[in-house]
Amino acid sequence: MAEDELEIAAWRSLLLAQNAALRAIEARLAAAGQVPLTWYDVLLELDAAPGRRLRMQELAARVVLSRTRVSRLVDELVRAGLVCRAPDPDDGRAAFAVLTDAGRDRLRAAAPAYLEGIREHFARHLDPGELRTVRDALDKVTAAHRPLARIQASPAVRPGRGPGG
Amino acid sequence: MAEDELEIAAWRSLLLAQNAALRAIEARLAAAGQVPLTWYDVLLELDAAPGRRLRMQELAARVVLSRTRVSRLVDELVRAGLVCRAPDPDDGRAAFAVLTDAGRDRLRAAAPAYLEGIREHFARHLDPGELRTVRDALDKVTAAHRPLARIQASPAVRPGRGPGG
DNA sequence: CCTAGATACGTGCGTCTGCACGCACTGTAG
DNA sequence: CTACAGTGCGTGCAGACGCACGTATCTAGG
Repeated sequence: MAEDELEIAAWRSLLLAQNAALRAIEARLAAAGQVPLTWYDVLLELDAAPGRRLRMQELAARVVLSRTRVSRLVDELVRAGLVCRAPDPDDGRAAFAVLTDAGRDRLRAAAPAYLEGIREHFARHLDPGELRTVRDALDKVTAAHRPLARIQASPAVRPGRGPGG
Repeated sequence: MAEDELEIAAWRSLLLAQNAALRAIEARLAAAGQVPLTWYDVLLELDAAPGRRLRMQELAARVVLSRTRVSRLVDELVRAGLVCRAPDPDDGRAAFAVLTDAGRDRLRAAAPAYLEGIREHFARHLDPGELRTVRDALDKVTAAHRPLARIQASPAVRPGRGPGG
């Protein structure tokens, strides 16, 4: 196989595999009566953050969504009682999304189905060596698109358009 | 790193890398004044098909979109003169999407930007060994979600539900 | 103090996407 | 020929998504 074709084949495999696995995992969460994947991602990031809270911009940088979308997502989570909004005492412009106890419960409840989904529909088909190579290789790809590596203190990560359009 | 964490890390790397690379490639096509990625995929599959034509269902099975979406996408391509619809003489229900000469021209015009995009934003960061591992590993994942594998020459391909579900 | 530019949000609007549904056609049974 | 289940499409509608824009706040400079 020519070099060109290998590159294209790998890219295409990436698209197809993510698409297939993502749908399957989403379906598994739904079947288990758990929160949708987007909610899970948001709850997960909030749970991992110090104080179980994150500013909108930081939250958007961590999940694979635009800041706009995150704003609306948080609205839904607030309505569901899983998250609450809180002002930043140090910056009147900023708004925190804070994980509630109910939100943490929902997160913990969804975790098993989520992890099983990843294993069942993705990781199960790869051996540890492949997992490691996939992770390392794709991390290099991602790193190349995030010149400002450390999200930690970096102010500027602009998600741009999503794959969802 | 625990086994669990490695699996999750690989999955997350997949999501992030595809997201980043996809946006960048799409942007490159747009910057070059070429067709959007969805159009490109459709044109590419049609060009590769015998007679440069494909039934809606088969087209939807090849691109990563639902049959519904493909139907509307073909509408747009017809309006742009890149594709035309044709009835199947053997089956009154079926409809072919046929690549026009203009469509082939647009495809060829977009190809360089597309290939450079894949290389620049994805393949460039991986060595041949990694590319091969990524391709093979992810193909296994995809295959597991497509019980009726061979689209190639099998006349009785039952794509079942489209990837869009 | 006031003014100008940058930053962090939220919202109106349009696009992308797919499900549920209905229509047209096929083919099999009676 | 008629009746009925199965298949291939296209469309109404609703959800997901992000850009462009407006608002409130912060910061720098006069």
